[in-house]
Amino acid sequence: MNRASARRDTLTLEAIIEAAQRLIRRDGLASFSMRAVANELGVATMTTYTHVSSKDELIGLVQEAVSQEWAPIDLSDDGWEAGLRRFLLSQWETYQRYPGLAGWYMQQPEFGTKPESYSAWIAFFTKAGFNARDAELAWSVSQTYLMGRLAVDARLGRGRPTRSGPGLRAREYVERGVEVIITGIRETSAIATEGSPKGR
Amino acid sequence: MNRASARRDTLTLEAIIEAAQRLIRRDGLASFSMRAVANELGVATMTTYTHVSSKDELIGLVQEAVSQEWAPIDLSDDGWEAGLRRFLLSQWETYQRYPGLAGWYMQQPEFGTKPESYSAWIAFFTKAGFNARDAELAWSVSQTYLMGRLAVDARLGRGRPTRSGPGLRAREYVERGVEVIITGIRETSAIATEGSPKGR
DNA sequence: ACCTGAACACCGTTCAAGT
DNA sequence: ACCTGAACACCGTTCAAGT
Repeated sequence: MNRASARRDTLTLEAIIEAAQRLIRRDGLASFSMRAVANELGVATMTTYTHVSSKDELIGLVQEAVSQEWAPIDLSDDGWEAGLRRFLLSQWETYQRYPGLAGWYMQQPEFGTKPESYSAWIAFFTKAGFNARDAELAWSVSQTYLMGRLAVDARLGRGRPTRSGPGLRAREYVERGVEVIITGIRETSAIATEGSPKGR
Repeated sequence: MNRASARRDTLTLEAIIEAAQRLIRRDGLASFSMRAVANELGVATMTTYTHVSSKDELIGLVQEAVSQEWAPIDLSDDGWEAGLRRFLLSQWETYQRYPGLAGWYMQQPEFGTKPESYSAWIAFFTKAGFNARDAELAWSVSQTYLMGRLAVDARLGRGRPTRSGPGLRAREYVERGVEVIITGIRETSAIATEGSPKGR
């Protein structure tokens, strides 16, 4: 509530999340530990547990914070393909900076069930003329591919930065992969456009 | 070398791999430990290290053993789409039985670099009329999607068997997803068929 | 309510010692 | 060469105790 003070005095949940975020960005999720966060904050290990109930909960909070770094879903006048492409590449770029986070998140029970993002995606595709079934499939396939790609990308560059240009070749892979996904979605969905009722 | 005896007497690498395989199939990779393998074999924990140099190496050997459970790549006369579909679903079914294994493997440095499987896939797509660039992309995208899907599938049913029919809904997801991938590959690749030089 | 150190129940793996 | 128990360096987390 009060603006000033209470910064290096009292430990806050925000400070813990920020420290965790910084550590994952720097060293990757593989070497992330509760002891490391506490150490980063100059506090006893168990002190973090006053604000957070488990390691997984903390990583989940980091995931939520990170999820606000990428561009929001927007269906501009350049069509759903462009909007989806923009979103996926932005999401990829963000997760790239947190090695292992995407791989962790896709294995969590909450993955793909968060009502906010789920309904936002369904709305996005519905607005673009997809029916409910195709909208869900489009969302599922593109998210699964992207997170899978990120998990594969994280296999290199764990520990030290990637050699010879950070992820230039990786970026190419995603871009082409995303094109395959978008094309596949377009050609397998019945999209109600101003043109023909069925794609192709 | 000698046929009989040497079964419950001497510990063999094969027995260790089989025990590990059994444990991962039953409990998933998340709860898999070297102590659990040793316990399963009725042997001291460190005894396993006589035949294997690390936990990751052992999981890698399990992965190799498991990789021979699915149908081999075959380009029958029903086209690359049918061949790819058959292979991916067979691979999915196999990995489904080893929760967490696909998610682990896709994060390993070796993933996608094994010369045998890599060249077999390139040969598969080249034979179907793909150029080298499109062949590699097709292989990369389909493998990334499938492993990603398996990682997502593993998020439920960790610990105990899945409720209400094992993976019926999951199976639907992969089938539709694979269709999107195959269609995307077809429509973005320049395939030299007896018909037109460019797909669509 | 917030913070702490000691301790518990696990890990993978090293090491010195046995056969 | 094969097998072993003790020990080391880590984990996440519980607990009793402090403020």
